[in-house]
Amino acid sequence: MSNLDDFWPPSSVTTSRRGDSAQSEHSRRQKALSRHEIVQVAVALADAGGAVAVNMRQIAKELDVNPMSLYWHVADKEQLLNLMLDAIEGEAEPLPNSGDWRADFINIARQKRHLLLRHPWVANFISERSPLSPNALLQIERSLTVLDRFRLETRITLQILMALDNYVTGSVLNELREIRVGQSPTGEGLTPAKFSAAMRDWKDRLNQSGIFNHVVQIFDEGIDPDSPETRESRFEFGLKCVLDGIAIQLH
Amino acid sequence: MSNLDDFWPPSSVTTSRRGDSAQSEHSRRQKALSRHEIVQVAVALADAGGAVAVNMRQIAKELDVNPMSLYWHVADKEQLLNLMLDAIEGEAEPLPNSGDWRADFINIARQKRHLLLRHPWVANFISERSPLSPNALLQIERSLTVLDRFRLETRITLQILMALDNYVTGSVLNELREIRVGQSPTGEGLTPAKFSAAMRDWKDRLNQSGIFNHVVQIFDEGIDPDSPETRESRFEFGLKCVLDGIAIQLH
DNA sequence: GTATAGTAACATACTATGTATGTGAAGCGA
DNA sequence: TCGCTTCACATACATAGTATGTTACTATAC
Repeated sequence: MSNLDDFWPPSSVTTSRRGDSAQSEHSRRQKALSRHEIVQVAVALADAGGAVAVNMRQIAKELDVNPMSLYWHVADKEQLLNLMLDAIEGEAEPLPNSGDWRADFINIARQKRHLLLRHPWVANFISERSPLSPNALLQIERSLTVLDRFRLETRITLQILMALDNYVTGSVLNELREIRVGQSPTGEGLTPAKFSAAMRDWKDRLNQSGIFNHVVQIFDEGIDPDSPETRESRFEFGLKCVLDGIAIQLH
Repeated sequence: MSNLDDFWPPSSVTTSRRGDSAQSEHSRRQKALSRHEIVQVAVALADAGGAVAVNMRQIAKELDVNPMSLYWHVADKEQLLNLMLDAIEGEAEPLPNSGDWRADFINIARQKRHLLLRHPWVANFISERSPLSPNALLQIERSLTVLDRFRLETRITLQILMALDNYVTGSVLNELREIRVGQSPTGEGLTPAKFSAAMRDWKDRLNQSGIFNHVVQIFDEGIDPDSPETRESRFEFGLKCVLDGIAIQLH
């Protein structure tokens, strides 16, 4: 799962200085690897190739290092994944609080959405990893301050924050799924033409069953739920609902 | 990803009749395996041991069959996972529509929550699998009928449905994470005593940093966000918010 | 019956992955 | 120089998924 100590720096901090200075070519290794460097490469790989691209051999190759060398800086893959998640949480800029809770929440929500869309692989990991990394706590702290002036019970504050956060997480997960399914190679390369043919076929089957009237109607209206504009407006719509509901709680 | 044909029955449907009748003991195999049987075992394994427990060798052992025999009934693991997801979607009972949209949505939301809590491994898979399996479509159909009498634009109807569904998904994912992290072996066995010690340690570190005032306060209040009652009431709170927001959209 | 074709299970083996384990070299303080 | 620490390397194992080829039942045709 995740150990709270995962996020402490390794025993010795090495100043990284590899790659540039040519040295005795095959004797040993160039110079010092560093945990930070490893995490960066891992995140880059994940961004480019998804969760499956994150494997020790690939990371090592990227750094021109023996796979097992990574294990000096990182306990195991679990810890590396935790560090990756913390690293991207740190990307969020610290937008100041405006005093307008609704505007602040909207900013926080959009920022989180973009973060997740930028790093789709996160979806594969969040479900089993502790959300208590340093940078994640920083985000929580930030959200907590938004509701400061309402002086609510802590329990209520948390419920509100999590209602919002849960909506955002669920929405983006859904979006990511749509994006992936949309561009999916589906086993063997599936051209757009083939895809819509498959869709038509699928629809026909539903039609015949007779119990999918509403679903078939949606197919018929030709709504494309996967275009970026559609996805964004859907996100904003749901966000509005959640915030309206929260507003009621705040009187 | 997922092929629409994944959900069609295999070429030949065998009437399963294995296990009971003793037969020539090691000659060949007892009798017919079936896709349905495989999916059932896979789901059972996943329920018991999580996503990692779902592997072809384990499933085969459970069925007392050679691992490769499974591939006669199932194209690959991808397809098996799709079938598993569809199978559990089929568990939902078809609660009739009451005419009260809010009550119906609450039922749908709670039912989905319980479904996901019962099959926590789903969280590992939803993010990259098509939501268009037969039983999933049945659920969508069911939700669509709830809003029938409002005669909304299809686009709006979908936005409402997805706002709700996204909240539910995000909430349960979060719950599942809490549950897992709570009972996590955390590498080596972590006793409750050890855990709270680690928590205290963690809190102290935050305290010293000075920038986590709100978070520290929560720790100090000793709120346990992981007890089942807390989780349930949190879910209901957020659900209320979302529904209140939707109510505004429906006038 | 016997031949033939389809159906279903088996056995072997290849590949990718995480990582345990042991070795060895560079740097540095004594 | 000695020896400790730091870090990289090489070998090797276990566990995945699954490609490939084979073998045995079974039902039909002759």
